[in-house]
Amino acid sequence: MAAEHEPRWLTEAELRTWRALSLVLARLPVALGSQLQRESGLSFLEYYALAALSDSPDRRMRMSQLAFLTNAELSRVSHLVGRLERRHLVRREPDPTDGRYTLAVMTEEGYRQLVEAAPGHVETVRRLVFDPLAAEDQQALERAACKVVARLDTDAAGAG
Amino acid sequence: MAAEHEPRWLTEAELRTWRALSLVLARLPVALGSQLQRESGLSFLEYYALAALSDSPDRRMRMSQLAFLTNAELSRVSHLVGRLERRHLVRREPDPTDGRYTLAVMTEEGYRQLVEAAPGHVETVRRLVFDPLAAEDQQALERAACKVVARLDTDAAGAG
DNA sequence: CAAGATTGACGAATCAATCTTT
DNA sequence: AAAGATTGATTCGTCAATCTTG
Repeated sequence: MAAEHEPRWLTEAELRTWRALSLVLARLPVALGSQLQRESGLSFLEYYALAALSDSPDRRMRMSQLAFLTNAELSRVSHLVGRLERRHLVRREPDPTDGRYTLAVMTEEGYRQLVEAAPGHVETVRRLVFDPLAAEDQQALERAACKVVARLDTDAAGAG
Repeated sequence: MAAEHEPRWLTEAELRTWRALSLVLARLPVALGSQLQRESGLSFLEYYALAALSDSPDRRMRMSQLAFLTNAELSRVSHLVGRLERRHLVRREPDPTDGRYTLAVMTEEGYRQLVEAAPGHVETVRRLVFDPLAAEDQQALERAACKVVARLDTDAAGAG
């Protein structure tokens, strides 16, 4: 797999783009996580796990589907749900139709905390991402992000 | 600080953009880190710390400057350099001109490992980011990223 | 005492190994 | 045996407290 020939180094323009993107990758998740933690006591992933559950029928979902929707590994979600369970925001039930599955079920308290956290989080996303972007910036960003995600998908499939 | 009025929820288009961006934020750093770890035994941050040192005169730098250049907290860099020191990729020296500063100094072995890691990393950045982007996508991405970073800067300054 | 840096405790993510149900 | 899920060990990042130098 390792290329033995001289690699194609980045051009000046590519390096500029990469530096700017790296800054976003490093700092945007931290900024969003800080706001959530500070104002709602939730981590970024906890918020999106609760959000996924709240959008699901009966506010419940299989662990594996929750992992898929939050782009996290199943093991990570299992630890996460364990912590949320200790805080009574989620509880676990075996799937009655097939005992191999575990259902994560959002509690009333979990729903309440999500509803309380949502406005502040959305405001922060808007302030940090959408407010500084003109409409055409936003469109272009979406196109670029989708292309990168598509490549990540094919790459992951190829690596096995 | 918390807005009591109804928040401005995201529009359909904004939600699409945000989902695409979230995927990139979640998966691109993981993909880059995996490649580095697998092929070179370095984490993403370790790589960029070594890269920063290699670009500095005498391949040495104050801890605080290294933290600034890698967008990491000083405490994180201190732990990181401690680990790199145990692996003999970096060593620490007090700054002879002012004993309050500590200089992180790249070793020959550290430089060797960086040089060995660089081609694979650059290839991966190219494959995952630049290959799927047309020239105008790349330009637009850079513009958008810079605007978000600028907002992150002003936001951080405002929060204190 | 102020700035730079380190330390230790704690919380969270990853990986491999294991367990359970079908 | 295979798929879903859990567990435990390890590692890394964060936070608060501390140390050191000027």
